[in-house]
Amino acid sequence: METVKKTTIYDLAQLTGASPSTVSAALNGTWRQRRIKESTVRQIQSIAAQQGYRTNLQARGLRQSRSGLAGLIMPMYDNRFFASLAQSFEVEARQRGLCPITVSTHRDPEEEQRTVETLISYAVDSLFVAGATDPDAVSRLCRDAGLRHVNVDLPGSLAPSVISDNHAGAVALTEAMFDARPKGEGRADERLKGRIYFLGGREKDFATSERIAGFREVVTKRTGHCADDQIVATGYNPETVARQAQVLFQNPETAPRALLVNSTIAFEGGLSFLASLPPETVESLVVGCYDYDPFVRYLRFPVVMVRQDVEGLIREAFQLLTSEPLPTDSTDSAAPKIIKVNPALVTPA
Amino acid sequence: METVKKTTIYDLAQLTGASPSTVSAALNGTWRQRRIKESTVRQIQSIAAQQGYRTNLQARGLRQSRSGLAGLIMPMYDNRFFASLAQSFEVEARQRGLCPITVSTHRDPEEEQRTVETLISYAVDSLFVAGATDPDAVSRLCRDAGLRHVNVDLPGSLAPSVISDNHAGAVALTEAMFDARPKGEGRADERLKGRIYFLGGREKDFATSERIAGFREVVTKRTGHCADDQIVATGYNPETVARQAQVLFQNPETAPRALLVNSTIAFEGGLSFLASLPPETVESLVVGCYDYDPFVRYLRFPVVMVRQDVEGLIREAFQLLTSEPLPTDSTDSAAPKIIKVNPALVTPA
DNA sequence: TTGCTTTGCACAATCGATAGTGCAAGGTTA
DNA sequence: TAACCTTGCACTATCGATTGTGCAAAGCAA
Repeated sequence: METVKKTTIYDLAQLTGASPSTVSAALNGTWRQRRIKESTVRQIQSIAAQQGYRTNLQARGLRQSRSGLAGLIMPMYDNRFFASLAQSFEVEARQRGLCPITVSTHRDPEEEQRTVETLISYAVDSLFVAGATDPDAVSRLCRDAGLRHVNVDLPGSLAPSVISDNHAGAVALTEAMFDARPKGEGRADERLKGRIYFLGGREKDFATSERIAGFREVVTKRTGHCADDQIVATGYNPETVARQAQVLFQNPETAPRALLVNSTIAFEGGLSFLASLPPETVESLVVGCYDYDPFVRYLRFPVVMVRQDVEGLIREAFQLLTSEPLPTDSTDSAAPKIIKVNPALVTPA
Repeated sequence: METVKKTTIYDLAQLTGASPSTVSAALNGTWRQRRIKESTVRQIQSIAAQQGYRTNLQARGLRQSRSGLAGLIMPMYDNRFFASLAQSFEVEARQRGLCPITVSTHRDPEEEQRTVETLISYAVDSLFVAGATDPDAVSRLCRDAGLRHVNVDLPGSLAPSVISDNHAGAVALTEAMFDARPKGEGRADERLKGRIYFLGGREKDFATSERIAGFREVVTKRTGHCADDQIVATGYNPETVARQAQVLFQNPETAPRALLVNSTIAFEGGLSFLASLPPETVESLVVGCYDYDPFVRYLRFPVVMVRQDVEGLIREAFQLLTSEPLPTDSTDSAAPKIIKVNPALVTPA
């Protein structure tokens, strides 16, 4: 009673007097190679249109064991980076005639596995794995199913990956922070010696560790040394970060003169603390943020930001997907490709 | 050569010596009503697990003409409101045992139609239509396919809708702006007479028009009058909004003392202009934003914001979906339900 | 032991599309 | 006119699961 009967090729066959296979060919574009008369085709198409016929894609998918779907899994939506990623993914997928579907997994490993299995069961034709908790576990599932996939943002060892060049980004950001001269201050190298900090993230995160390495390099080059306690990377939680910032500023001897905050989420925390500082302290502070948010441009102090090249990531990912062969499940010793995409520096106006 | 053969119930039937139908029942949970011995079931399940069997959901979907998918279409991802919406949608869908898939349509009516048709062809079981350009067109497609759906955020006349109470939100926001007293200023009602403006959005937008109505009501109540030129709603484009803000501030006689900016996107524009004003002007200005962004809390001036209750919207939407009957395609004169969810006011710390 | 019920499962149709194959009618060539 | 080719389509198996139905064997009551 609730099912509305949908027209099928069999209905159309009845209506047009042709056979189902002819109708099918007329509608899916294979009619030329099947030598169906063009006038027949047009007649079928017109009746199909008039009946509001829609191909049942589950049936087609079942027969062809392809679905025309391209899947993207990511940890979450409400984060500018991932949101933009999804956005770009859609555009590119559509351009390739695929139907993009996006699913988020809440950084939950089990959810991740289940989601991938579900997508596989729906026979998605390709899968983009962004920021998975365990990319290689996902790869194994995909490999068993013969599913082409790419890691994005976070590399894996079993499938090709496209990632941001975190090291280069951190180097550029740190350099820019050294070169920023707030309120007529003099040479930064001396001023920032021991007073520039990296705040937020987790050292064991792949991305964070690369960023820290870049930061260290520049700091060492510029000030001769980078102490371990100039790196404060124990998570992204805004409250924790705020507390840590507070601790850093407690000792006037070592109070930060420059602060590189890793990710906008951590930045929110840093910000809530900075807002409590006297304006003059903040004004002489150099602030950097590894991530981008448009509103950050309008804070009461300038912030240098790094914006990941999301479109670049996705484009390269599609590229890899079509160019790289499926990994043979036998001994393929060659490590899969990793492509690095440069992020962009966004300096205050 | 690239297709990895996947195990099917027929393979399992061979391996276990049972028939495909028995295998099917053992694996999909219907074995009790099909009176299959529990020991048989367990044997089948264990072999299935060991073979890494996965149900082919396209086949199941074809047979049952259901897919287990819940679809959400929205204009875009990279907007805090929609991103949160997607996030909440996923959580709720998962809780109901559905696989959530999200697709964005770029505010393109044709893309919208195509996307809906595609989702229908994949036999999604329910569809959430958020901020469609033409909700009723979508509804017609769904109705023809017998597909349950709800409008979210933007109501339609052919399907039940869940929307934010824009009127109430605007009233609350405007009241809060009147009650804010920047820098020891006196009674706001007099001070803001003719000097409070609504900026951004399009009057013909359903949401914007409701917000404007709420704004007008409060302004009229408080200042006795609300002139038409206190409403500047000709779009969301940040550049346009910036230019309009500039025009408003040109005449010192009528320069805004309070500015309600509609949507964070427009707010970006307003902000880029406000940043160019002398600090004292901005400091005596009361600013409101109909939308929420965490970074806005940390600008150089306080901003009252309205945050939509995204989880509430989604919860109510699922509720409606399961409680409301499918519209009968015959004359169902009764207008479909519209549920309003109250947004929350976020006042500066 | 007969007759009836229950248990446990196999058989076969079905969902809607695709694709390999066969074949009659009409044309062409020798 | 015989042999052959082309055109235009119909027939039928198939993808992998679900589900209505049938039926033998086992269990049980009389």
